[in-house]
Amino acid sequence: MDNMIITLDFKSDTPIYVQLRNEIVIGIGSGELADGEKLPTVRQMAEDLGINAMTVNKAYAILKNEGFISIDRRHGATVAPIGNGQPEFKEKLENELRLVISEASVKGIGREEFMQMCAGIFSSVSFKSTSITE
Amino acid sequence: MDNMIITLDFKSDTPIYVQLRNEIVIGIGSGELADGEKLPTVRQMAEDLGINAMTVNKAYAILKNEGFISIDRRHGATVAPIGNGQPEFKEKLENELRLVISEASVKGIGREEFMQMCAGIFSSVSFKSTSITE
Amino acid sequence: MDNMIITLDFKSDTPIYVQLRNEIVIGIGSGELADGEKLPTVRQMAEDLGINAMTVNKAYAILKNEGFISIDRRHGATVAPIGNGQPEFKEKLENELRLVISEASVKGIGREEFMQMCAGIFSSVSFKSTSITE
Amino acid sequence: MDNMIITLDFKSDTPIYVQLRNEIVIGIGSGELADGEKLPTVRQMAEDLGINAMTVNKAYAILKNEGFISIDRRHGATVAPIGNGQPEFKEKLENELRLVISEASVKGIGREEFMQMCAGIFSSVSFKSTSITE
DNA sequence: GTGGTCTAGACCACT
DNA sequence: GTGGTCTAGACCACA
Repeated sequence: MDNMIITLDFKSDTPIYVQLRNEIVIGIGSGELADGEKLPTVRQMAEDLGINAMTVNKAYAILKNEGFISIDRRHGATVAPIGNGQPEFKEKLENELRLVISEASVKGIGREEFMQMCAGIFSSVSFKSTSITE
Repeated sequence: MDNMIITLDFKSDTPIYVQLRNEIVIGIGSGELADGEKLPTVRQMAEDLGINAMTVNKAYAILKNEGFISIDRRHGATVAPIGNGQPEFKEKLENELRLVISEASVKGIGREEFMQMCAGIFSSVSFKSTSITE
Repeated sequence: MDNMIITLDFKSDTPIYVQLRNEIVIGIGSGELADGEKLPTVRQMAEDLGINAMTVNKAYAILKNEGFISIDRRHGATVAPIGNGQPEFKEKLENELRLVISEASVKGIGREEFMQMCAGIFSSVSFKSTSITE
Repeated sequence: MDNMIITLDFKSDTPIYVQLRNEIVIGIGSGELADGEKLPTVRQMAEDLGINAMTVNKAYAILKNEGFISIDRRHGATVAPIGNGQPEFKEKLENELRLVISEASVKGIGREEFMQMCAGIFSSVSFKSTSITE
């Protein structure tokens, strides 16, 4: 965790707490943050990023709600184990993909190139569900 | 275009103009809206959907800015031809994909399943960059 | 809605936003707040109750997340239609009931008396699921 | 008591001492813990559950305050005899029930289904006030 | 020392 | 004019 880098764009339209949430999800997905690993405390993270503690709080609360992390009254926030593809999540994912694929197609990125990009991302890092830890 | 269906969810968190922008992008990507085809006027679209003209205006402006449509004072809004994968777009796309793939992985959807979902979407519709006109 | 009374206990241990959430749930369940009815704006509610707008905001956000209300960007918060007994909710409900029934039993309130109390509450107001509106 | 099982969820939102208090109340209500039976010492309980003694202490103090157990400096904590439905308790119970019933109604669980759930819970265990000793 | 709650007040995005 | 975001700073509950 120590070497995890979180980048925020304060000029972006996407709220800071969403950006933070996304960065942490990527961190978990890419294996930088392992199961059970401890996240920085709310205040620590806030100080490191130069933002308000409530903003971090909100990001953590969402991640908890989505099942990505669990917040333990004693040990703070820790990364939760991987879930199993719930149907409702798959539906949401498919909608996201349909949009992304549309954008790519219109911009001239065809099926093969798209697939290669995905493959590249999968290869670049050790994604959790590929290397079964539990 | 006449038979194109645009669905808006007024209860959704995503702003109406973003939803509209997304639906049009999907429409273009899936071939429902062909190159050079004319989009309804701002007022017409607003009336059809029961939303404010300003909202449609905003969606069109974004689409134009992103290069998906071109707006001509004489002919109104028309669908722009397919672009060629600009590097800046690819970078944006890769960031989007990295997040989506992370979410999927952590939720237990591995590489193979993910690839199959993509393939399924590509097969379901005839995307522009694969079959130019339809 | 105009005559709906919300009582908060500032000395209570239960957070204000939870109290507010509970009062609104009761309001909906008892039929005081009908389907589609509009709730006061965040600021209005905050002013009426003498609390901060963010506190009301949090209560509304939870109610939205639980499916009790829906927040429309145009018309503010409105009461959502009744759901259908999802299994996960039933499980939560059963746990709650098991505790409440235990407390009652130990305090000398037996099965019959307990059932009568429930019946009394059901009779006192027109609960939504008994009088099918939709 | 020896075979009584207490389950705590450290990831839950409800404080540990409340969870512990609830589990003991259910234990008493269901007859697993009989009148006059001795509860483990604070330290013993704390060690068994792997929690802090202060936390157990707090739970016991609340149970005593609510009249569920009595604490004797010589004999430790023992289960108190069944109370008789005090009016103040009934009022508290009725408030709890009103909320639970509201939630159920709005979620589509009507009067009959609710009553059946209650009956099911009453049948599943021998509650104290119905069969005094077990 | 941890997260959770609450406040007052400011600014922004959306319609 | 609506809800949403963000801040700084205070206080509390939990373990």
